[in-house]
Amino acid sequence: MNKNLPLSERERALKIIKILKSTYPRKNHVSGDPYKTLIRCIISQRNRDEVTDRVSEELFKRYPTIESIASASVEEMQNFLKSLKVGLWRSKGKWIVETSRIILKKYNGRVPDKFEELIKLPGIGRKCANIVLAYGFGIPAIPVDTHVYRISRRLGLAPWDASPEEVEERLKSLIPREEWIYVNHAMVDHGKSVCKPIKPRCWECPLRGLCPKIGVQDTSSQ
DNA sequence: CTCCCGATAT
DNA sequence: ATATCAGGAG
Repeated sequence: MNKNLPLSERERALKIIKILKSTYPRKNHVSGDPYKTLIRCIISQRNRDEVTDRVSEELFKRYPTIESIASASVEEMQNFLKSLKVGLWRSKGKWIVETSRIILKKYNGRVPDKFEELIKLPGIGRKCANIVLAYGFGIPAIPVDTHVYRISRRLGLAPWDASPEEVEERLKSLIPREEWIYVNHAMVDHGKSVCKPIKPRCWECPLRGLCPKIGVQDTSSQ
C-alpha cells in the first residue's frame, strides 16, 4: 500500500529519524502496566507533563487498583480530580471510572491490546489507543499527539492541512515499523525543547538543513 | 465546530 | 490578553 512513494521521501524521513535518534537517545520504554498507561493518558489530555505526573501519582495513591477505581462513583472521582486542580475534571472523572468498569467487566480486568477495542472505550481516542499499544504493550504504533502533529507537518512529512489520522498514516508509510514507537518519543522531546509551537528555536535545530519550515511563523531571535 | 477546565508560557 | 498544553466527545 505504500510502495509508490518516491524513494527520496522515505530516505528523507529516515534521515530525520536518524538525526533525532542521535539528538534524543531514548530507549523505547514499555511500562508493563497497560492499565496505568491508559489512565495516565486520559489524565494527560491537554495537560503539561508536570500536572500529569502529579495527578497520576495522587490518583494511584488514593485508588491503587482498577477495582478501587471502578467501584468509585463518577461524582466521587470528579471531585477528587477537581481537588487536584486538573482541567477537564468532569470529562476525565467520568471517563476514568467508566472505562475502568468496562475493562473490569467486559475484558476481565485486562486492557485489550487491539486498537479497534481500545478506541471504543470512553475517553480513549486514536492518540490514547496508540499510546496504550506502544507504551503499554510494546506494539508498533505511532501516537499522533500535538507535537507529532505539528512537527510532522512543519517538516513536510505530511501536508499542512492533513488531519491527525492522515499524519499517522503518512508517517506509517514513510517510516519502518521498528521505528514507529520511537517517533513519538523523539518528536515529543524535540517539540518541547526546540520545535515549539510558538517561537521555535530553528537556529539550533539539528534538522534545520532538512526542514522547509512549513507554517513556522517566527524563527528569529530568542 | 464547540465544549470541557485550570495553569502557564508568551 | 491570548495561545497552548501527551485530546475526545457530541
